[in-house]
Amino acid sequence: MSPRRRDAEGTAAARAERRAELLATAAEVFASQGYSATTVRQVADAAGILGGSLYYHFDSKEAMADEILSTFLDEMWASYEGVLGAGLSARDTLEGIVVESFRTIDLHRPAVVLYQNESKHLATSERFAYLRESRSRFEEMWLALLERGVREGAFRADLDPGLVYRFIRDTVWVAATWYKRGGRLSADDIAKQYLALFLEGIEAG
Amino acid sequence: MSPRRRDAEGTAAARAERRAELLATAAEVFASQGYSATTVRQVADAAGILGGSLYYHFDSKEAMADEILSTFLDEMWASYEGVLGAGLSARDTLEGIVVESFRTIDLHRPAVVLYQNESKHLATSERFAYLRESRSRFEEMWLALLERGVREGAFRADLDPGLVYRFIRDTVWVAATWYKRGGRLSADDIAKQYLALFLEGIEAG
Amino acid sequence: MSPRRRDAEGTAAARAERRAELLATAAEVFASQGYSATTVRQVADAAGILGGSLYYHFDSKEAMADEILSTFLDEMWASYEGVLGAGLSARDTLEGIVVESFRTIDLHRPAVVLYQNESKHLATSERFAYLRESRSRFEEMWLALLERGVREGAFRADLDPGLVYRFIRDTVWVAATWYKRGGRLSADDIAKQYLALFLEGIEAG
Amino acid sequence: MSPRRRDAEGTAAARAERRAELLATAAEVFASQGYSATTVRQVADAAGILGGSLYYHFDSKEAMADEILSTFLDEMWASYEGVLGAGLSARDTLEGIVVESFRTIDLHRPAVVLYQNESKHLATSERFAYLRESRSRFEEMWLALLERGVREGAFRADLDPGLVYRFIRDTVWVAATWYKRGGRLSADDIAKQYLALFLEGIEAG
DNA sequence: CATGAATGAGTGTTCATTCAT
DNA sequence: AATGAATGAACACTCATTCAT
Repeated sequence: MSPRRRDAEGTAAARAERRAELLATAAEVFASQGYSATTVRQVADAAGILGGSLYYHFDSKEAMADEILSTFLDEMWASYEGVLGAGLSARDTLEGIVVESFRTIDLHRPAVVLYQNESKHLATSERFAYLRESRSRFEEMWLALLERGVREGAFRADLDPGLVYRFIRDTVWVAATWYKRGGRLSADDIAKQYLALFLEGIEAG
Repeated sequence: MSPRRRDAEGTAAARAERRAELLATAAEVFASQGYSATTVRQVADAAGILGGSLYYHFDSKEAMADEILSTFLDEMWASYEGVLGAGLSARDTLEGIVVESFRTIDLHRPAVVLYQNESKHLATSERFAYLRESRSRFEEMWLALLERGVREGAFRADLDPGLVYRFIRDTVWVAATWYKRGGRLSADDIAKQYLALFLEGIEAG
Repeated sequence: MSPRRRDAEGTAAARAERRAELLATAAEVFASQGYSATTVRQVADAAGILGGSLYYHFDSKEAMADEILSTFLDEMWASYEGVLGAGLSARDTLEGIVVESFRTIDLHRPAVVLYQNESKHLATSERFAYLRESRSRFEEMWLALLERGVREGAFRADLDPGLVYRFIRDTVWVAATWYKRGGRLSADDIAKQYLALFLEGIEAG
Repeated sequence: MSPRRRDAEGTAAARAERRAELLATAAEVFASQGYSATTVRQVADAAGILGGSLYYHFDSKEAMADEILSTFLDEMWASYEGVLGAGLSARDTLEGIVVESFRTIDLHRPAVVLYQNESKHLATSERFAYLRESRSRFEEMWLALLERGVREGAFRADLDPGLVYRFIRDTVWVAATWYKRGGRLSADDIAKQYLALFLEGIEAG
């Protein structure tokens, strides 16, 4: 590898790294203050640069949200593929999806919060059409899984599938709001307890 | 009752009614677009008046959010008092609280969504100190209830109480995001199914 | 005089009285807060009515200022005529004008303050052309008086007449800013001391 | 001096200069139209930039007034210190103070006019507490000076000191209203004539 | 890469004014 | 005479964005 080539890669890599850094900062601020309530200057302040300087890296505030959300969704779906393609039972698939969801929260907490709070609003714009697609894909996945579980005799048949879907979806993702890395409970701990709740409920016996 | 008195009551009532109308409209818009992303003009448009005219009725945009949230919280706590003061078992109390929560969502859906999305942000302002108070009162109520349920042998002892609290809290209130009055499932229907989920889980028999 | 006629006069007089009351209130508020910084509502509050109600009596905020200023100027000039037409020496005329000026301040303090603070600004509007006229008439009167005094040997010839004019004009009218009826010094007391200052200065001996 | 250092000083100086330019423009507009009657846009127009751009340099319209007034008062007091600390007789001190006052008017005419017209109104705000302090310090200085002059036999004892103080204060500062740099009379010319008026009056011989 | 000054559209808010009652 | 709800233009101020340096 020639020095030239190393340099070129070095700058490209450095640039990508800087982008990632800035996006992480932006996601943090968006998550904690809300996307609309956050000014570009606040993001820049948190990154230690001036407001205008962000525009060297990104086209717009919206572009930052876009990159934050699409990155997180891509990784989430990739991790789901692994579970869905493993040929597991409905019950084990559910377990796998929930575990992966909490791992996603662990890795992308601010992005998940941003998604939770703003996706409904952002999805109306054409730029964020993939949010709508992801949402319906998500719904289809869950409904299919729940129905398969009922057919397999693993899940109760007396519950409304649409309701159960929303129940699980909301419970899992809202957890991103309060989850803190390095807290008393790890993401896997929470996943385990939530699974117990989903599957068995809180009632004794 | 003299005509004078009727007139006075009439105008006072009319004024209160107008305020309530405008607040309902504002809550709807705040809930659907987000508080920060909503302009005062959008609220006014939805109410069929001009932006500045809202300021005849309210001091500020913040004052509208304040009145929307405090009204909803007051009614919610009043309905909770009825359940908590009835001398019920932990299990029946939980049932009552969840049912009342969904009735609150039914009556104050936009306010609940506003609370869900913005309370964290708003609570930092001194004007909204009551949001912090309500939050901690809510947490204490639930933790006490869950612990009593464990002592009474009604609830499992192997779950983290803080986690179960957040689980139920989030699940119930996030439902306001998608709940629609007059839909396939009534608020009481949803409450019943959610209770089945909380108590027994989705696992078959 | 028939009862009808008395009624008509009664209402007309009552109306005029109410106008005068409201104008006095408005002048007070304009003087203390500044014309631009005063809202119509503040004037109405001070008068114990609602903002819109003022428009039954006056066409506009400007119309109030107009009436306040023109009334005061009319009375001021009427009082000056008395002095100027009395065939006095320049020295005695100066004395008379200064005394009348302080009497005007005593009777129309808020109007004088309003004039002092806003006439420059208002005079640009055609409606207030009379302010410009009054100003130049005032200047001519003073310059003529001072020149006559010099010719008569009553006043020093080594001072710039334009400067002396401004000196006296400013000193007298600015006094309206701090003058309080019923204070330690009456308007006539102040006039006397000011005349001593104008004529003899503060130097001993 | 390294180039870096020169650059840093250069930009800091350039920034300070731009601020000073903008403040001079703002003071001019405030003085000619009145602070309340002046819009931020008018100031910006006069400076050849857009309204919003002013906020890059200043926090608010009030902040501009603040900086204009405090700068002028600081310089005025500094110039007074020079006179007061020189160990002069009361008569010569008065002369020095009046001369310095007209020099201040010469250098800060718009600021003085702003002070004259708006300080009473602005001083009610806590931000402008220094206006109240300056006012009382001013009064104490003058009263002490006048009393000393009487004791030293330089000034007449038959005049009310409070009245003489207001007389001189008003006369001097109101001159800012009409003073024009480069006019027929210089600031020092006016000071000289005003001193003649204060000390000896207009009466012949 | 980043700065810093500026833009210009838009925001919450104010306020003189209108008008049906 | 006065109310009270509304108007609509204007205001101080914000902020995403641009661009010469």
